[in-house]
Amino acid sequence: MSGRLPPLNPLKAFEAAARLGSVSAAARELRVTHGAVSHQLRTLEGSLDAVLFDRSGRRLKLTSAGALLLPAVTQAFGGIAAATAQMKRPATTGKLSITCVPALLSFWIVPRLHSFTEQFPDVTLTLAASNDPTQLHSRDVDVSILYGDGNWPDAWTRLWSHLQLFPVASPTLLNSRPLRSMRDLEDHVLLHGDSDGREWNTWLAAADGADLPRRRQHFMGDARFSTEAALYGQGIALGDTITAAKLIADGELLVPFDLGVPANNAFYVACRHEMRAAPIVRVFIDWLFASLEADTLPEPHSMARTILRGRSGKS
Amino acid sequence: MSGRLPPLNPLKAFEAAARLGSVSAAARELRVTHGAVSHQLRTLEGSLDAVLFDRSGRRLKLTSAGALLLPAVTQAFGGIAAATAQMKRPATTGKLSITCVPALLSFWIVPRLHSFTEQFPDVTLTLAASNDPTQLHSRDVDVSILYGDGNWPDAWTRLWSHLQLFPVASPTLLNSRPLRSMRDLEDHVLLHGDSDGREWNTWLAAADGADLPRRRQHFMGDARFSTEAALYGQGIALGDTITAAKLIADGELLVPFDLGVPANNAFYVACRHEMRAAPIVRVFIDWLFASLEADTLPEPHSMARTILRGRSGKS
DNA sequence: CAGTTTATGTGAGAAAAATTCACATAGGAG
DNA sequence: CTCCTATGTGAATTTTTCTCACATAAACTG
Repeated sequence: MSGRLPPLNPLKAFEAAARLGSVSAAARELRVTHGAVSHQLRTLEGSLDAVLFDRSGRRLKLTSAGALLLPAVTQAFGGIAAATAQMKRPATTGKLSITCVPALLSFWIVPRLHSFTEQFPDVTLTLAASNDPTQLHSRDVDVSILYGDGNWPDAWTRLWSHLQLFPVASPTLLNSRPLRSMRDLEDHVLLHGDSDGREWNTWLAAADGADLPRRRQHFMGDARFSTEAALYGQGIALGDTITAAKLIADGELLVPFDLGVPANNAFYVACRHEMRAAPIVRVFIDWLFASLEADTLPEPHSMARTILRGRSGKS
Repeated sequence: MSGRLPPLNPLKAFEAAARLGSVSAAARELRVTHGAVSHQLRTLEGSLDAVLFDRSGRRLKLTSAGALLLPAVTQAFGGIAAATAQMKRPATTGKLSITCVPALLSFWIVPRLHSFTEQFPDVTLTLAASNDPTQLHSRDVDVSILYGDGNWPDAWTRLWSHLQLFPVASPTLLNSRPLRSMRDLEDHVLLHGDSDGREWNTWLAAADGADLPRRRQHFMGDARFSTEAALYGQGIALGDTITAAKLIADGELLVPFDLGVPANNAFYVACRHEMRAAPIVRVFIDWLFASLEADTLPEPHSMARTILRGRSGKS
């Protein structure tokens, strides 16, 4: 601070008295006696060696010197008040706009939303199913959860979770059409969650089924739809350790093979740099990581247990 | 003040400590002990219920909350310091940068500069001969005195003086080559102060000499040079009631004709809006108007007296 | 006009905030 | 390891802020 500041507390009394044009009104606002305000004004005038008020009537009128000072003081105190109010604003109040890869939104976040709502009842979420990274930079989006390689420029990004891929199917389908070998897979419809079949290829390659004839297959657009189709018994989809975990735990999907492969991509949390410091954004992100941490995958039934063995074999 | 302010004196310690990254450096700057600063920071943190510094090393590092607060405080105190410094700065000290139409600068302001200097010995003037209105908006220019129609947008402008135009010549020239009629004017060189001869045309039209043959004439670039050429006996220039007044009063220029015409343009004082409130600018402008007011045109010799009669006839 | 209400001013004393002082702990450099 | 220099902290001291009671004066009312 290159210059010397006048006494700041008397400056507070000055601002109130000048704004209200009255010592007693300023005293009421500041919750002190009028004598305190009067003393402070005198102190300030002495410090600045300037007469700030014309006191020829019952009301205070600013002198030209006082009029010179008031706008700067008004703005200064306004800025400080605003900054401290911003600091005090609960991080647990307000609106948050989130985009999230569709499968994660449907099968992970939506089922856990009650946990967030209970902890932060005053936060309103606006959720949009999207894996489009360009939306990261939209002013209408506060946080994005994306599935990809994590390379999104000019944004704050943090890895949320890796995942393993493996075939999943509904109990109903597997009852009517057993699936015990790679050969049996040939008789089923393969449900793709990506657009080029790359993830199924990865799994099949690891399972020595790379040259399995692709009799029937559908490309469902995204993993949410491929998973939903599997739930409806339309075929075999590739589930993963995150989005399919609850469905597997609940017995809605079964895991017929003892093999999971790491996905090339992962889930990341991302937001614009300037949003990272926003308390409400941090609250959500912290909740997301905490939920993942606390998310103890329940003991799945026997088929799902084989996944865990496959994973430990790879590490 | 709609919000409640944090304690302002502790905020002063916060700003210094954050800026310097050190309790003891802040103490030195504020001229208190380090203990005082430490106590103040604790007081502020308690008041705001926020940790403002990371103290894991010997140096202070701002937390995110502290980083949120600092810019607002820096700006606030900066504004207050600037306003109080402005209040304390005498209006009669400092530097002033002025542009002025060349003839007025040479023949009016420069001869009167001692008057300004005597009254305001601590004001340093930087003078530039220019009638370019675009310089009005330059940050390097505080005040401009312009000759024109007064229509300069986005600036504060005030009419300073109208003027009358009439031919002037040196006594030496008139001795060797008398000038008693419009016919005699034909044998002289006409000296133009403008670029298109418009002002001579105006005078000649009023003197019924519009069709006078233009045997010899020079365009001098501006009225200062045309007036100087007249002083050197190079020809007949158009003088005016302001810039030529002193030269006429001193007998350096004579007024051979009993006719003056109002100029289409006038002299104006102008400056940027934000400069208008600057005390030092007001000091100069006030001096300018006061000098014009106090400028009693001395009783000119007989030829110059005819101008006055011509003027009263037109009003 | 007189009386009443309400405004700001002021000195002395009380209360709160700011500061010093002395001791303490700890980080960092050589 | 020692030494230097950093911040922390409680108690005492100093300074600032505030209250209280009295004062003067402007403005209002009947």
